[in-house]
Amino acid sequence: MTVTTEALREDALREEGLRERKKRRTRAALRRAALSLTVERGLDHVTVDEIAAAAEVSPRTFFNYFASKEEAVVGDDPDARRLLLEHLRERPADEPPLVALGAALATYADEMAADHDLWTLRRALLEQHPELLPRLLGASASAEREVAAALAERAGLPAGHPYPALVASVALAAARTAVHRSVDAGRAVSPSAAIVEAFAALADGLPAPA
Amino acid sequence: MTVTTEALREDALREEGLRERKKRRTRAALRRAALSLTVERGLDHVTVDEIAAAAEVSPRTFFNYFASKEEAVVGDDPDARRLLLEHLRERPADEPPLVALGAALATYADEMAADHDLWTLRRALLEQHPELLPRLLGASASAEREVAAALAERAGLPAGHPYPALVASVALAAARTAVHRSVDAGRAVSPSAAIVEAFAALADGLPAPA
DNA sequence: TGCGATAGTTGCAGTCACTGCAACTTAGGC
DNA sequence: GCCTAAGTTGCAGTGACTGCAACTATCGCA
Repeated sequence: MTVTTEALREDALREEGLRERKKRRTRAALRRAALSLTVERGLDHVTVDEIAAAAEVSPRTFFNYFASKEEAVVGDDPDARRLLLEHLRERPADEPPLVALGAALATYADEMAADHDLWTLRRALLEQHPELLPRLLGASASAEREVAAALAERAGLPAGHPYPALVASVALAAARTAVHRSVDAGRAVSPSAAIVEAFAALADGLPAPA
Repeated sequence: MTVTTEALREDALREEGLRERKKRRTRAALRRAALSLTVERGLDHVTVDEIAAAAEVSPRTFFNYFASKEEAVVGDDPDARRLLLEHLRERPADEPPLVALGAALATYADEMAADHDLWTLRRALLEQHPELLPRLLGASASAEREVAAALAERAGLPAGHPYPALVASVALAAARTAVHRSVDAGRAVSPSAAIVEAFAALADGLPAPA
């Protein structure tokens, strides 16, 4: 989550009307402007007016797209979340939950990294302003809940069962630190590789390393 | 994390000056006012002016104690964090990291629950306004980092090693959902019991439940 | 005990995030 | 081409938050 897919989706949705396309572009422009201005100056030294100006819409319009300034920079993208859930559903049904989720997250991470522009912007954001990391990769409660629900369905467990909730929160936390590690390591460790390693450790019960 | 210890500490620190004591009380009063007003009306329908009035200080003073309105309600308490780290350091050195951390968290949770006033307020907050839960129990990045550092020291690993970071983030996520579960379950499951169970599952590699 | 240094409180003025509303513009369907 | 619905914009208002400077209360020390 916390990653956009505007670019990825542009070509997949040609049959959409002009309206939809415009909205999508405006949203992407706002996000991009918010992101790059924040990289330059830090979140506190960028105003909504400036972001709106850079995206060539009125400040009022900004708030038609994002509920807050922060959301434009570090917010969740519902489309991206949907993508992750699809990956999860595509995994074979007999795979253990943790394995399926790890694989889905790794695939997802690779796809996100392929959206080059945004990926580099986000990367720069983390390098310049690491204090935003928790919010950027932060466990969105609703994402966790959706993943938990998907896991429960997969495993045929009742909706309120504590197990899928535990797996979802723990797994997303692991993915978060894996991405963090990958960013720290520069190009040495790909996000998906870091995720795979982290999930292997998880499945082993997090034994102390040699 | 995310829990105050003002009440617990009052008597432990008699030798503090008048200044310190006053500050501590003002801080507690502000927190308490913020919390109970928010329980009644929701975060958006409470103003800083009202919180300050309830705590009998000027609105300006509120911001000398908390950086934002939100922080007063769902913010982290550095004292509480220190408490958790102490518990962790008190665990025998030969215990595996996950076991030590789980035990420290369970003890800590019990202590927090013993601070009755605040505990019930927080509990009520979660019941009335569940949307605040992620922020209340949300992984504070700095807490995670501190726990990771403590684990690294315990295990004699270099500061940047990915393993302690992974364990810290995963374990805190597990503790978070455990507390969540306990709140959901009413009095049926104590927070520390939920934590113990969650950590057992973690140590087992999160196998699918029967 | 009194006094200077220091920490904490307050009011004030200002900036900016964010909201509801009503007028306007534009795309979509017929 | 025209009606309708969706989207944009400006405006006015509320309230979060900040820096500053004056004021007050505690503390440490002679």
